[in-house]
Order: sequence, then C-alpha cells, then structure tokens
Amino acid sequence: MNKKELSKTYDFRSVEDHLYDWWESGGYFKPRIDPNQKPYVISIPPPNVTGELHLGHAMFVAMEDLMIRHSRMKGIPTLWVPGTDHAGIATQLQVERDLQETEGITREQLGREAFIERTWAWKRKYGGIITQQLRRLGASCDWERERFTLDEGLSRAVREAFVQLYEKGLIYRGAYLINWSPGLRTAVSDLEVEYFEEEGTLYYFRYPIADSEESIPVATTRPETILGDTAVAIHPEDDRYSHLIGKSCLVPMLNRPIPVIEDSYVDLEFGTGALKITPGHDPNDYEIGQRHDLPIVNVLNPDATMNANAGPYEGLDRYQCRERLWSDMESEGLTIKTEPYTMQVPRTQRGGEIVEPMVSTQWFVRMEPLAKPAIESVRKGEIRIVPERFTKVYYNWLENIRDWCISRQLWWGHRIPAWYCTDCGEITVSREDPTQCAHCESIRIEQDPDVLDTWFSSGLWPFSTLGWPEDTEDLRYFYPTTMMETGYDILFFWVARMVMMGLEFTHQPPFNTIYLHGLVRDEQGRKMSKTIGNVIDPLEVMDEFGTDALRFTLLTGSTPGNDMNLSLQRVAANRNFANKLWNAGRLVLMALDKAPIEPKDSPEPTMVDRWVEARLNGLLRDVDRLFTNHQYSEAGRQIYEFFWGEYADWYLEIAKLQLEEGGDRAWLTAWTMASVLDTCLRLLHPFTPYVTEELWGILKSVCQDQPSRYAPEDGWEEALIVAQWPEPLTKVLDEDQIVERFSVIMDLVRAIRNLRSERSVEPARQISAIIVGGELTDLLKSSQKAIAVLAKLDPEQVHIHPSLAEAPPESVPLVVGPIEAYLPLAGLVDLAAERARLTKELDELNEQIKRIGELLSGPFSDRAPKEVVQKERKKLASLQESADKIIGQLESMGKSH
RNA sequence: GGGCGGUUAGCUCAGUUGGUCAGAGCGUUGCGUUGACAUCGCAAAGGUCGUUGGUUCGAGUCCAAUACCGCCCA
Repeated sequence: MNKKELSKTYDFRSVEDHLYDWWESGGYFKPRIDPNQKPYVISIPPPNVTGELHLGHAMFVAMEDLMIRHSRMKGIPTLWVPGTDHAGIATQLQVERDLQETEGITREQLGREAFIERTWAWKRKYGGIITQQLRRLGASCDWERERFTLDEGLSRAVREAFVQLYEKGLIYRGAYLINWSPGLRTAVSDLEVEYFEEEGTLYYFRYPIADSEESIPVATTRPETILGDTAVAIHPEDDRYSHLIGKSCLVPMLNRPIPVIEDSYVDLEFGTGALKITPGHDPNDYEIGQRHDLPIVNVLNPDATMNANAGPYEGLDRYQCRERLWSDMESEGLTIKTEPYTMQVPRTQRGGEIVEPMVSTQWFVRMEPLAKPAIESVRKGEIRIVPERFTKVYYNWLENIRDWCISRQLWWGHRIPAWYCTDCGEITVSREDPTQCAHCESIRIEQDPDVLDTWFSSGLWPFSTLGWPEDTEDLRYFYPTTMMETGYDILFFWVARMVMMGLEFTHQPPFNTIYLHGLVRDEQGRKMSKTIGNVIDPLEVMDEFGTDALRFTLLTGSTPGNDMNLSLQRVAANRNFANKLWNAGRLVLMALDKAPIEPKDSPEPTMVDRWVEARLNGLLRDVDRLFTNHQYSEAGRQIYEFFWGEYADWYLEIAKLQLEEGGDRAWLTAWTMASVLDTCLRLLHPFTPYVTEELWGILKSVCQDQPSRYAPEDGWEEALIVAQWPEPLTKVLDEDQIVERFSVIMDLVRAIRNLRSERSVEPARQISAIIVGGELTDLLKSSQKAIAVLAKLDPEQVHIHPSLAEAPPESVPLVVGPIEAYLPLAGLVDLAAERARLTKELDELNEQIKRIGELLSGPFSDRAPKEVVQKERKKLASLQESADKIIGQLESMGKSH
C-alpha cells in the first residue's frame, strides 16, 4: 500500500481479514522447533465445538494472543494449540432439538448409531464456526495442530487414561448417591449442580409410632420423599423423644415400619428437632444411612415420576405426588402445618431444572490420591497461580474433594471402555475393544452404554493435544506447557483436573503458570444473560469498532482475577486510539516524505528528540517489568498514555517545527519520529495486532524505499508479528535530567495556555512574552520556537533573558518553578486581579513550604532514605524559589502603582 | 457456617516491593476547524481514596475491627 492511499481515518474493515489470511498463510503462527531454546506454549481452553462466540471467548483469546504474540516477538519458539471440545450434553441437546424440529422424532427413535452419525454431521457443519470466529479475534494459534476431543488421537488418550486409572483402582463402578437430571436423563457431577435460594414450603407432620398412640413431629421440604424414608432420627440429647429410640415408626400411607434412631447430626433448632431420613434421595441422609446401616429406598424413576416403591403413588410426577400424598396425610390427620420456607434448591448448570439426588450405578474417579500431588505441586511452587489468592481456593477444594462421577447417560462422547459379561458378571476394561470376557472368555459381553463426562477428556488436554500417549516430537519438545490462561470460574472444572491428570499420566505438572482472568459483565456489573437481554455480542462490537478496539478494551480494562464491566463507550474510545495511531502514522509518513532522504552531516538530536527517547526508554523498562509480573493491562495503559499523551501531544507537535527547518534537522526528526513509532507499534502489537501490523508494514515499505531513512537496528523483519520485541536500554546518565528539564518547558507552556484560556485570549491571537530563564536560559532559548508555537505566542516576540531588572509594565506575571514569564496583555491586565491571583498562588506555595519544612525538621530527615529526603529538599528549594519570584512580582506591582 | 473479592471523580475503572494533599476513559463546562487526527486539539471543574483504630518519619497502598455489595465452597 502506498502512503498516498492512506485514508484519513483508520478503516479496520479493509484491513483485518486480509492481514489475518496473510499471517496464517505466511506460517507465522507455527513455531520452529529449536532444541536449544525452551518454548513458550499455551493450550487453548477449548470452546464447545458447536458453540457460538461470546465475550468469555473474546477475553481469553485477547489475553492468550497477547501472551503468545509477546513471546513470539521475543524470539522464543511459541506454540498456541487450538481446538474444541465435543461438549457432550450441549451438543447432544442441539442435535436432539434439531431432530425434533425437522423430523419430529427422538434420538431413541432414530437409534444410537444413526444419532451419533447425525451428530458428527452436525459437528462438520457447525464446528468450523467457532474457530472461524476465534480467527476473527486475531488468534494466532497454530491451526495445523488443531485438535478435537473426539479425534482419534484424543480418544485414544481418553481410553488410555481410563484404563490406567481403572487398573490402578482409581476408577470404580458402584451404586452411590449422585445428582440426577430428570430432563436430561443423566447423572451429572457435583460441580454441575448449582444451588439457588428459593421460596418453598416447610411441611410439618406426625410420624406415628408403631403400636402406640405416640408420634414424632417431623418437618420436610419435599414430602414425596417420605415414601423413601428408612428411619426417623433424633438428637441423642433430646429427652423429648429419647424413650422412643429403638421403636418403630410407620411411613405414612405405606405403613412401612422404620426405626427411630439417634444421631448428633440432627439440628435441635431446625423444624421440630426430629429428622426423617431418606438415604435414597438426600446427601446428608445418605451419610446418616451409611453410619446406621439403613436400607436405601429409591422412589423415583429416571424421569422423576414415582416408581413402584411409592405404592399407590406409582406413576405420578414428583410434584403431583407431593400434593396427593400431603392431602392424603391430611385426611389421615397426620399433618400439622405448613409454613413458607427459604431453601436451597439444586438445579443443573445446564437448563436449570431441579436435580434429584438419587442412588444410581455409575463410574467414579477416586480423587484423593490424585488430589494430593496436585496440592503438592502448587505448594512446592512447580505451578504458580496468578493472582496468588486463588491458591487458597485451589487447596481448599482439593483438600475436601469428593469422588468424581464420570459416567453420563448420553450418546455423544467417549464411550466407556468397559464390557460386562452376561455369563460371569465380571467387567472387562481394555485399550482395544475386546471380543471376549477377560475373566471367563465368554463372548457374551456387552459394552457399557454410557459415555464419559466431557471434562474427563478436557483434563487430558495439555498433553493429549500434543500426542500423548504416543511419545511424539511435539510432546517431548512442547510439554509441559508454559501458561494455562483461563477464567477463574473453571478452576475446579478444568484447571485442577488438568493438574491432577497431568501429574498422574505424565509425572509432570502440565503447565508452570496458571493465570486466571475475571468474568466479563455488562456495564452495571450484571452477568450477561439472554433473559435480561444484556448480552453483548463480540461480533457486533467488532463490526462496529474493530477487533483491536475490543481487544484493547478487554486487555486494559481488567485486572487479573477480577471481573470487568464492559462499556461500549470504552470500546469506542479505544477505536479512537487505533485511529490516533493511524493518524500519527500518517504524519510520520508525510514527514519521511518531506524530509531529506539522507543527512549531510551527523546531526545532533535536539532537546525534545532526547526527551522522547528518554521517556520511551523509561516506558520500555516499565513495560518489561509489568509483563514479567503478568500486569498486562497496566502495561497496555502505559503504552497508551505514552503514545497519546507524550509522543503525539508533545513530540510530534514540536517535530513539525523541526521538520520545517529542513536539512539535517528535518532528516533526524523524521528518523526519530519513525523510530519511536516503530518501537510503539512493536509494543502495541500484542494488544492491537491489526492496526499495528498494517501501519508497520507501510512504514517499513516507505523506509525501505530509501535505506538512508530510518531502519531498525537489525533491519526490517518480514512482518511485525515476527519482529523483535523492544528491549530497554540501560539507563543513560542524564536521562532523568532530560526528562526533568523538558517537564519545565511543558509546565511553562501549560501555564501560558491556562492563562490565555482564563483571560479568554482568542486562540488565534499570537501574543508576545518575556521569559526570565535564570540557569535555564540556554535551554529555553534552544526551545524558543517550540514554546512559542505550543503556547501560541508570536515567535518574533518571545524574549528570553537570564534576568530582568524590572518587571515589564502592563503585563501579567507567571511563575513556573525557576522560570518567570510576563505576558503583556495590554487592556487585559487588572492589577487587583493579578495581585489576588499571585497572592493565592503564594499562599498555596507557602502552605506547601510550611508542610515540607515541618516534614524536614522532624524525624523524617533522619529516618527516611536519603534519596527521599533529598527529593523533598529539592522540592522545598524549588517551591521557595517560586515563592520568592512571586513576592518579587507582587513588590514590583506595588512599586509601579 | 468457612473463604475470597470489591468499596478511589457524576459513571466505568487504574493505581504491586508504603515515599508525601491521587490518575485515565466517558460525561460535564468554556474555547477552537485549511495542511496527522472533530474517531481531534486546548483549558477547566470534579475526590477528607466506605468507616474506626493501629503499625510507621510517612498509609489509597500494611495490620485489626466494622458496614454495605458481590462471588466461591459447605
């Protein structure tokens, strides 16, 4: 692209797609394998294969792409492994819904094999959408290494993992209390259940004692579970009922006798102080049941209707049964009362229907032996969690971990590699599909119909994607990975499980660092939800403001581990930032065009040239430190501030003047403009990859036209995406002094602007000025033109003197640190007003002088570090100097009138 | 019940080894458009950093208590 074609505003629409294609086809996303260098590796948190892009994806892509691009630019072999997971329940539901809508049939009617084939077709059709959308965000993953959890390789990994765990006795099958989702007709894990506080009813009723007139009052929120009661428990210290221990109660309506037991779990304060025990349908009761060896009665069918154990209520829905049973009990005189009650209702994470605890035969992973090394690994520092506070959450969960129910009554997923023998009843678990029972060699074996929890395969992700269980080159070189970047909401679901699985199967932690980002919420801090209608679609945001604007907003608007409220105004502001970059770029290109192609001599940099370089070097040091500490957002903000607030607002403005001088001055100015721009584009590239790559490419081509123009030290790289990351130079001795001195000039300009604005001097009117520079006279003289133009002074009428015997008449005095300035504003000078202004300034100064004076005369001078004391002394001196000057000005005003 | 986070300008948020009366974006007010950018420039107003106590020469920053909001685990 030629600079002449540069549009006035940055048009991201014409840039993004072609740049992405260019990067991808150019192979820039692929790492080279260099055995002498340790690679930087991230495995992507796999999105659901048929999912749609939301801001959570945008967030992780922005973060990870930032890390990846940064590392790549540092010259490290960098790999970002992309992929998707099969999302068992979600995908199956989608296909089932489609089946219902298009053909009006259920999956059962279609049959398992056909249904799975259909789901694969669905995956082939829609599976590319999400990865296409990730590309849209600029994700520089190595797509040739893309993986899917149901791929052949990953399926083999799942199979291997299952078999290994089974052989070690870490996977077992048994009937335990699990969370049953009646609508989905599958078990779900504890993590997939959420508890909501909801209004319900507490039902009080009487448990009649067998062969007695007595009864025990009991309360429950779920009367239908009465039918599954196998005991009534009372507290050992409850003397109201202690005489009933060992007797029998009769289950209402069924008249099934159950024992009265004692257990200290019973809460004397709750309800009636006595507890009905339903081990088949309540986790606490289940434990009590285990303790007392109580039988378990399951009263529910998989669809949450009542089963034969419910006697006359068989076939009723659980809630119908509740009503019917209660009214029957009422007729029997067994009820006492009902009252409103706020209770914790368990609902499935997906769909939100009420989960029923139920005893069911499922497969489980024994977690404790896996959790121990996972805790150790973080404790020893092999894995670091950022922000650090999440280590506590991590420990707490792993230390209290419960076994993981991994079987799902679904069809879409990794089928459990276990076969049951009809003859001997034994289980055969094997890496290859068996043809006969491993125990009795019978051929009458049948595979378990269930599949595994999707998270089981996700837990293997960091190594399964690199080839495990095969000993591949990728696995050897790229594993363990470097960074696990994801949202804190899946710390347990995914991260902790990867650590456990990684340690178990590869004997290494799967990554060194866990970086957790927060959740993206709406502007008011609410969770985005379709019901509220506050969902922000990242695709729409990118359409309107560009990818870079969205990325920059996500990256600089959040801090690690904390949620962020996304504001579209902020995205718009960052779109403006991209435009600012673009236009600064345009100015630089024009400068290169205008300035001589090569210097005659070797020109010396000006004050402001040296200032911008000093500031840039300071920025490089800060950015370096911030990246090391994973403070990416702060780094981004600082680059933004420097670019807009210092480079564009000050340097470029003065550079325009230097360009006008022509000759070597113009050449060096254009060179410096280009050099700083080049560095800034490099720094910003991980944040805003598109606008920086586009602009950099143009800058490069223009500079390359004439090699004596600016060129980076090691020459122009092929593309910014693979260009060298700027490293800070060692601090030059007079860096601080340059910065300090230039800030005096900035302050002077600001003071004059301020005064003009206060006095309503029209911006176009160039006024004259007398400046008293003292020791800084030479400095001011060398920047005379810059000061004049920035403060809109008449360059011919700016007089700079080392000192002045008398204040000029009819002028407004200003004091800026060691400098005085007089602006002759004939007709605008109101002596009384000036005196008031100066007096006010003096009062302020005196107040500070007093404060610092007291500070310095106190223990501060002895106790504080000398640099800090020195700084305060210097400040005091400078304040005193200003105050003296104001006093002088006040005196001379008094004299002249 | 246990744990964690937040509370800083009208709004949304920064502010990491504690350094001396606090920053940004948006919004507000005033002024400004021929030469990079109105997706812009210049200037201004606006905050006792939730409250109370403590440590320290010095606290938005560390400690303790407390209030309110939110999250996680049970």
